[in-house]
Amino acid sequence: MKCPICGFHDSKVIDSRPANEGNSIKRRRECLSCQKRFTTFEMLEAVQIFVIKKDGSKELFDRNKLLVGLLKACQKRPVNAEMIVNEIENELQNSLSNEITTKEIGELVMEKLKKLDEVAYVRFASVYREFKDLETFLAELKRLQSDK
Amino acid sequence: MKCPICGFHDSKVIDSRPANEGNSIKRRRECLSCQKRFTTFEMLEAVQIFVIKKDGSKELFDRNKLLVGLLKACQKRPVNAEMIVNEIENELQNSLSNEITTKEIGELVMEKLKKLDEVAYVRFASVYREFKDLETFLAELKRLQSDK
DNA sequence: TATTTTAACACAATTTATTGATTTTTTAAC
DNA sequence: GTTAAAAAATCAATAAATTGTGTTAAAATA
Repeated sequence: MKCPICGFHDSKVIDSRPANEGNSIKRRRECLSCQKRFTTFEMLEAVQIFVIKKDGSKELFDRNKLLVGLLKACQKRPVNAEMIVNEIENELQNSLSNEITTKEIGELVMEKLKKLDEVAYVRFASVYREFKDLETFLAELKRLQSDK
Repeated sequence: MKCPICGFHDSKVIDSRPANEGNSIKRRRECLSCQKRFTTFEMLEAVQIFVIKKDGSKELFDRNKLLVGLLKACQKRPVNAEMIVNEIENELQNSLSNEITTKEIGELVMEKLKKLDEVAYVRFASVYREFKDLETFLAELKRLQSDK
């Protein structure tokens, strides 16, 4: 594998460990020319997932976009946004279809958030469900309470 | 490496080839339990790059977002948008800083597009530089002509 | 700042991956 | 539907990666 520092065409593995619960392999490599070291990950081939937006337009699924949204909802909350995104990405990769609507993604996130942290859940829901007014917002909060 | 189909904890490599001009390695694997096959990629550890927007806010760099913009500019043009995005992503990964402004990204893209295809260049520039009026647009076109 | 967690480094014994050449199948384009 | 191009499969000879154990250094956390 090519060296990212000097561009030499070959490098050797000096260490290799399973990562992400065995879903990928982390390798430490050394350039055969400049001896510089770098890290690589071997992971499942990524399937391109298309997200269908409300207006019907298609976009490539973007884990970063989702992550940024989640990070906002999880600010100062004991929730690992990265982990949730990983889970969702995995689910998408493993699903039969390569398409999903923004609505469905939102539901997936909320399902997970609800179990982990109610505050983050409500924050996220308020954006994703586009609560039009205070009533719907309160209704959701009440629903949460009665669920308990 | 774990099988994505049955979840068994180990698999073996049955084929392995360089990909992306040597920047990654593509492997064909077979599950030791269910014998199903799947493809993996070994690639450089991705560094999170932050993009600083005009209003000062930070976002994670998103190659897909850039790709979508470029694809529009390159419609029906003999330019490989994917390749440009790859180049830029590589440059970002290799740069010392892990931050870049949207303006700088735009400049990078334009620099590359200019060399490859003028039509795509102008299309992209018109969006990225936010030409306020026809004059600036024409000025840019003239500058292009005189450059030749 | 003390402590804990995580990542990097080293090394040796074992096992598995790599690479070139060629064929076949699948997918995409016309 | 035919064809061209890309991806997958196969095989054999060679060389390289993996994995356990242990140490050290650097970040993250309390």
